[in-house]
Amino acid sequence: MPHQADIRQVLWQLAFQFKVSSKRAIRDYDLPLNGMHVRLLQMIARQPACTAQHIAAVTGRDKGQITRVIKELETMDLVTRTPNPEDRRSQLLALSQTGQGLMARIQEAEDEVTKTLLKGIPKKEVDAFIETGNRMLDNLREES
Amino acid sequence: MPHQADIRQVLWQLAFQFKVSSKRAIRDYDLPLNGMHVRLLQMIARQPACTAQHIAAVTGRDKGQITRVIKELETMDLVTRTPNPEDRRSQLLALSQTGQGLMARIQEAEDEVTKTLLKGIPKKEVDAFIETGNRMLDNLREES
DNA sequence: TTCATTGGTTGATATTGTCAACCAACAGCC
DNA sequence: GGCTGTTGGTTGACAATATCAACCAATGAA
Repeated sequence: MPHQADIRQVLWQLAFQFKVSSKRAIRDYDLPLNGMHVRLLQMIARQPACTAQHIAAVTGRDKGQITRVIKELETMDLVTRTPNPEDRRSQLLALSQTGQGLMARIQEAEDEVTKTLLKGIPKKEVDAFIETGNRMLDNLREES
Repeated sequence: MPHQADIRQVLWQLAFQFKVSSKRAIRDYDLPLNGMHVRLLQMIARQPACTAQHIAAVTGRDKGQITRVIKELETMDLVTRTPNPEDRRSQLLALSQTGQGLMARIQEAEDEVTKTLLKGIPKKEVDAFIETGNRMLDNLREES
């Protein structure tokens, strides 16, 4: 596969290939989850007092979609919902016992992908990449 | 929105935000197309003797999906299929007259997004970003 | 000539994304 | 206290995208 000169191609391809790799990793670990499940679990694991609203804001996804995925995670007993003392409209999300165990294995799988992704690329270069990427994100978000 | 330190987050977000922006641009230009349509049109425009196989290989998408989108593009009279003299199984894809006209407008829309994306980022940095991105892609593809 | 491979098509189904209506709780305001 | 606009979340309907497998005809190599 030749190298792409076009920033668009690079972006599309990176996201796509990365998704494919992650998906495969998840499946290799025999986890009964799809991509969205994984992403939300990660966010919930990271954020202490996580609400659906927070997830929607950070990911930019539709809140309806968020609601549905969370519901699935709940019926799978991976996350728990407790009423938010600060605001009776919302609920705080957290990983259940099972969820935490699963999360550890997900991390493993994803770390492996990340390791593959970054193989042979000096840390300095990776940092620069992330920095530039963040600036692009700022540009895109500003516009809206 | 705070800057992400995690390469995964950056990748996801970039791809997502970029997609959102492109979609909006397409719609602002009143083009009756969805994302896949646009991507395939671009590929066909770029590749002189383009076949479905070629598109599937480059994008990594399922060939069934490719077939379907092409069929739609054909019924919209945007692309033409002519038998491939080299191989009677396959067909060469090309933009129709209408397709070419549309393509010009798509380019405009997408160029605008790219411009927004890269605003204020020195060319040198963009080049480095692309280069690093390509290396990551090589890493991911090698693995499979 | 066989036979495995390749380019493409089709069907079925899962996943992800989008849009809009809706409800209850909130927050500011008079 | 009552309004009113906003916010967190839910739901329905539907479009777009992805995945998997079976299948066919042409190809190419043995």
